[in-house]
Amino acid sequence: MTGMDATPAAGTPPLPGRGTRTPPRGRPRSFDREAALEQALRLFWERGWEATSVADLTAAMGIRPPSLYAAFGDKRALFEEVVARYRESHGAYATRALAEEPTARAGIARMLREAAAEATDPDHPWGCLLISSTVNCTSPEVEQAVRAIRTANVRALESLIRADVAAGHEPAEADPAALAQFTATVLQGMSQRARDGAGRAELERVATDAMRVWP
Amino acid sequence: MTGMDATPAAGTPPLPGRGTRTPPRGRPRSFDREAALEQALRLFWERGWEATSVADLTAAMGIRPPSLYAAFGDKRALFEEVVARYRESHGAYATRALAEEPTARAGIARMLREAAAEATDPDHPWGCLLISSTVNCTSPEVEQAVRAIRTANVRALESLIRADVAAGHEPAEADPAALAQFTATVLQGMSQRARDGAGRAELERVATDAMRVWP
DNA sequence: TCATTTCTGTAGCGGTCGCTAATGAAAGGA
DNA sequence: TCCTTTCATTAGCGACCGCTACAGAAATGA
Repeated sequence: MTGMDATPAAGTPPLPGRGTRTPPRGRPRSFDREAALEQALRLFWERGWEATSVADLTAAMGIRPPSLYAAFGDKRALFEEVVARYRESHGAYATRALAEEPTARAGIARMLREAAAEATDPDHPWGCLLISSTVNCTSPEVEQAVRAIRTANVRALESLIRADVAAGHEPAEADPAALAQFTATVLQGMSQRARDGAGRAELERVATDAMRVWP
Repeated sequence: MTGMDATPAAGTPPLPGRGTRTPPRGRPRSFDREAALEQALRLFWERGWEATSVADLTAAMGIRPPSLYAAFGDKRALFEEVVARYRESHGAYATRALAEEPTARAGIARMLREAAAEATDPDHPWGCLLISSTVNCTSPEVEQAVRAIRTANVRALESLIRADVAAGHEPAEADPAALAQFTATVLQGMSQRARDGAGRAELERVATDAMRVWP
């Protein structure tokens, strides 16, 4: 025993609470971080980045500004965490549909159909957070971050369709880029229409109609 | 001559400058109201209602706040005048297309085609002001006013199509409400895609693809 | 029990928001 | 020339923006 075994090395303490069972030091947080994040998600979803103030957020989350900043960093970091949470929860239907269906065409058909239901669900704000929340955004970084997600999604659609064309699951005259762009256009339009009050049945009809474009 | 002929009646002076050739009293306005309105239009188009401040507007219009308020009322009245101007200028292509083409189908095809060009024109902000400028709006009145225009436009599309079905220009199985909703969805999606950087050719392809949905 | 650590609440920072009172400038009418 | 009318400018109003200094409260470790 040299005395250097039991205690951690001076310059590199173990990461707090990461992989260890030791409870964190100091006064514990008195609110549910996940529940607060969900409230922030609802508010950003409904009002968008620009129209949601920190005062609105703290009121909805049931906390005071210093708690918000201690737990989430700042408004922008909170929003980015909200975006990540949205993609893993309310927005996950799209990835699931594309992954689980046997072809790109079937995946996209299901994605559009489920988008109609999701975008008009009365249990949460209408439309898609990734589509509506950063329209007319004063922060170029925030706007660009969410736009990059949309752009990547269009590219992913195109790749999926291209693979199916290459595999012979779609006719050779099918244009992957055009079909991806068309799908994205309909999807983003559906979000807007839902925000304007279009109903689930109407948008499901749009979804099925959109699939008639495929060769 | 009773003395009451040449001079106007006391309680009801002639409306200033309306139909009369008499120049307006007082110091004349030192800026071009139309040019200033056009600058405001560009700014609202690019940034939307929420993200455009009065300071931004006065800077772009080359005037000071009191001049803006004297000439236009307030920010909301200015925006509503901008919306009216937009509908009569950059947005007029849609009404023209629907009015000038012989059928609803031809009118809608032309409207979508021209929308692709208009929404991606490098000479002005991308997308459609009526679609993008009031997304995530803190003022319910402003948001509702522009939404009402969109809703009326969808209804007008539906009426046009219904008339063509009744006249036998479209097959009986054509669903006017569904086709109108689909057209609106594509149009609003095209605006969004243009704001995300989609090009004219891509959106023109979307426009022609969309017409394949018709029976 | 006491020191250390972390969180919470109060209060308020500098900046921007939409908007306007007050004063001077520029036109026509008498 | 002087008065009236209207516009332009300066300056700043109260309210809200995102954010934080500070002090007290609640946990652990010694």
